[in-house]
This record gives sequence, structure tokens and C-alpha cells, in this order.
Amino acid sequence: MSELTQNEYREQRLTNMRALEDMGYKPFGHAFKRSGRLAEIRADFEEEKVVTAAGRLTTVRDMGKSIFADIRDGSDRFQIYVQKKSLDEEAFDAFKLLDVGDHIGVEGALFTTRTGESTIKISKWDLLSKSLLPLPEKWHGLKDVEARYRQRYLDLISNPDVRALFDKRIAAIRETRAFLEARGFSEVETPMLQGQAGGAAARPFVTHYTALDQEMYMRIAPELYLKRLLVGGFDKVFELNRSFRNEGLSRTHNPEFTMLEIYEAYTDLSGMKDIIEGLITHLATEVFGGLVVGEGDDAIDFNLPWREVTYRDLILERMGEDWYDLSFEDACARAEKEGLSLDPEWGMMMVTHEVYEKLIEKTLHQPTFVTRFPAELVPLAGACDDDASVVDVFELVIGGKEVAPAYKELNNPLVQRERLDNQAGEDTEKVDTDFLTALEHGMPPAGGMGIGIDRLIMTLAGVDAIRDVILFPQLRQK
RNA sequence: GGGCCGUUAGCUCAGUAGGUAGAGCAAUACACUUUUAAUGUAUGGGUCGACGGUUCGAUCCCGUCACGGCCUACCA
Repeated sequence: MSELTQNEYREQRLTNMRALEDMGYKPFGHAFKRSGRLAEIRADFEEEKVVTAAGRLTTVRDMGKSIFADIRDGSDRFQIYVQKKSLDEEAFDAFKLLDVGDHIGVEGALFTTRTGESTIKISKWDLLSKSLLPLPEKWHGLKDVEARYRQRYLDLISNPDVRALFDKRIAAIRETRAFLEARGFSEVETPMLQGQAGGAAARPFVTHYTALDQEMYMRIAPELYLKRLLVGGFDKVFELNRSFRNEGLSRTHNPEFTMLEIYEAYTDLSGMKDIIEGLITHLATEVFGGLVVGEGDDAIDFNLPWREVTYRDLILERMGEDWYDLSFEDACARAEKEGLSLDPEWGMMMVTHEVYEKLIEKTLHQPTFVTRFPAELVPLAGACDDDASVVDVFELVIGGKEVAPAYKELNNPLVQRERLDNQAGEDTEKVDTDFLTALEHGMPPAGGMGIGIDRLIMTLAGVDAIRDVILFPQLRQK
């Protein structure tokens, strides 16, 4: 894909480029002072006003002595009119040597055509940059999925919907930062390159740091560093940035993905709930056009309140009121009857969790807070006050996908040490002992939450492939 | 990692029950001074993903590989 295609198109464009060079144009020229971006020129339209504008030539309608063409910049498309008698003869002839895709700067008077379109009637133009390769077809755009991801620049040029979706992603991230900053949270940056990859249970990417001659890991979550900051006195912090997990690629998984983690001291789950409800309804309203996303049975309704249900109740609802009274064998039999294939290593808790993940989670289409998970599943969360076997957490599930898990954070260093030791097993080097030391200095009680930003944007935008919300998704190297 | 499917002109797509391929857009040339996917006439453009095999002959059948898509697995 990176090889320069030698073909008639490129040859022709090189020929045109050299002809323009011979006439004194610089094919990879120079800056050009424009009156404003095209959207601004449109907004400030006045008949007869002389403006300068720059953009990429996208279509040309040549009628001999009269040419209409469109230029496009990052803000808008604008029609230009090139009339033989309105500019130097040489400049008119040179214009005919341009190819679709070239960047040009123009100067001319604004007017309205008889069909009512705002247009610049040009008196001068200059070549700003030559395009040597043709753009994808103007009518059907670029459809080839692989090309769209590998050559996203072409996708962005030829598919306006794609550009619009990324503009929404950009706006959503900007609004997220503004929302949190308005509530007194500080955005921080913690290490992506870590000595131990903690805070989640994924396989990390491993790299080698030459100067220290040490193995390092790309972070799988920022959690343990953000908690250190809680210890250090930052009592309202968030981080909105990339994490990396060395797992498979799928419709909903990219190895590097954007995660928002939020921690607030002296609060609990209700504080996290307020934030996520406020944030998501804000984004839906301000960026994605309303509190109901999608149509028909697929529509997601973000109007509050959202359903709240315990993990246990969901299990009972799906598997029968007697589920937790069954013998292990009977439970397995019932799960297998529902089509699950069970790992013989599993105990009751894992079988139950398989039921949740395979049979229940995907059915939770409307926003749902699932609460009170088994403690063993969530080693970094604190227990519920009334029942130590479950942790005080919620997982916000939307469209069948886990979008935001929130915890009452575990701040008991003794319990935390035990849980991490148990999880690491033999491999004691995997335990982040400095994190445990930090906890021993006293971490305030806190609520914390992680939000998969890519998935949240997918949900709000109604798209089902994570690759459609990541500008350059991971693909195998060719 | 496993299963199924795909890869044809710059782009979007047809097609060949095995005899080396077509359309639209794009390109080139000519005409045309208010077009909007401009129009009209003419012309050029292909290692049919790569490599092997079968065959007189392979883009088509078979195998291997590459890349992609969907499903699946790993991802508290």
C-alpha cells in the first residue's frame, strides 16, 4: 500500500505538474493568506466582497471558457467560478492543468449564481500543493474496509460521514474534560511505561528499556498510580488517555484504547453514579443530538433514572429463584442446558459468572447499573457494609456492553495485600509493592470509575465497530 | 489460535459451468461562458492478491501463503 503506484494517472499528473512549473508555479509551494476558512467565508458572505480562500480542488465542471469547481478545506466546501475573461489568459490556461485533489489558493469576488449558490468568481489563483495520486471516486466514496482503515486520510476525504463521526468523537472528549474540570477534577498524567502492569488482569505488551536494562510494560490501566495520587492528596483526579492490552482484535477490542478513570476521595458509589449519569446525558444531549439514540427496538433511552439491579437478582431472574440453592452439579447441568460450555476447573462462582457474561450482559440494552458483584471477581474494590462476600461496585451496561465499572475503592492495605498476593500466586514479582506501601500511608475512602471512551462513543453514535471510532485502528503490518 | 467468507482497472462493482475480461465514475482528446454526479463525441487503461499444482490451455479447479471481513477464543 505504501509503494508509489506507477500508473497512467500519476504520469499524467506529473506531466501537468511540470507544465505548471514551466509557467512559474511552485508545485509544493508556500503559505497562502486566506480571508478565513471556507465556513467563515460562507458565514460572512457579502455580494461583491473580495476574499481569498484556499482548499483542495474536489470537482471541476469545465465548460470551455467557463469553469465551475469546488474547493474544500477542513471546515466546508465552496464553489469557485473561473471565467476566461475575468483573469489573465495564462492563468486561465494554467487552471486547466490542475487535477482534482490539488490544493489551490484563490482570490476573487463573492457572488450568488442564478441557482442561488454562494460562489467566488476568481481573479487570481495559485498552486499551493500538487496531488500526484487520484482520490477515490466522488460518488461512491471509498468502501474497501481495509483501505479505509489503512489509508484513513482517503476515508476522511471521500466519506463525509466518517469525518462527521470523528468530529463528534473530538467534541465528546472535549466536553468530557470540560464536564469534569467544571466539577473540580484535575486531569493528570501517570506512567504508560510501568515496571509492573497493574490495575486490571489483561496480558500486557512487554518492552525493554535499554538504559536501565529492564523489562517494562505498557500499562493496562492507570488505576494504581491514580490511587497513589489519592494518597498524595489529589482528592479529585481523572486521566483520559490510552491503555494497552495484549489481547485479540475484535469488533469491540483494539489493543490500544482510550480509557477515562476518575477518582474522588471521601465519596462512594453514589458520587460516581451522579458523575456518570451527568456525563453521559450531557454528551448525548450536547454532542449526539438527544437522549434517545438509534431507532426502533435498537433505540437506547438515556432519560433518567436508569435501571439498577443486583448481580444476584439478574442471575435469579435468568436461571431460576433456586439457583444459589442448587448443588454444584445441578447448577452446571442447568447452565449447560442453556447452551454454555463450562471449564471443568471452574467452581460455582465462575459458572455463575459465565451465566452473567454469556447469557445476561448482552441482553441489558437500556442503561443498567449492575451492583454487588462477588468479591473474588473484583480485587480492587471494597466490600459492602452489610455483606463481605460482595463488593460495593456497579457496572454500567449499555447496549449489552460494559461501559463503566465503578468501585468503592478498597483502601485497606492489609486486605489489598492479601488479594494481590492471591492473584499473583507464585509470581510474587508481579505485585506492585510500592502501591501497597502507598496504601499503608493511608488512602482516603474513595469512589473510582473507569470508562471505556471508545465504547461509550460507539454506543452514543450507534456504531458497532470500535475501528470506526479510532482514527488509525490496529491492523496487521503488510 | 480455530472456523467460514472475500481479494477483478485509480475508485465502485459485474463476469467467465477452464479458451487471458466488462460497466459507471475517474483519466486523455475535441466541443461548449451559470454548472452542481455538468453535457456530448472519441480514445487509452488490467500480473483478475502472490506462489505452486492439475490441464493443450487457469482469473475461474486444487494446494500453500499474504492481507481483510464475520463468527469464535483470550481480555476479573
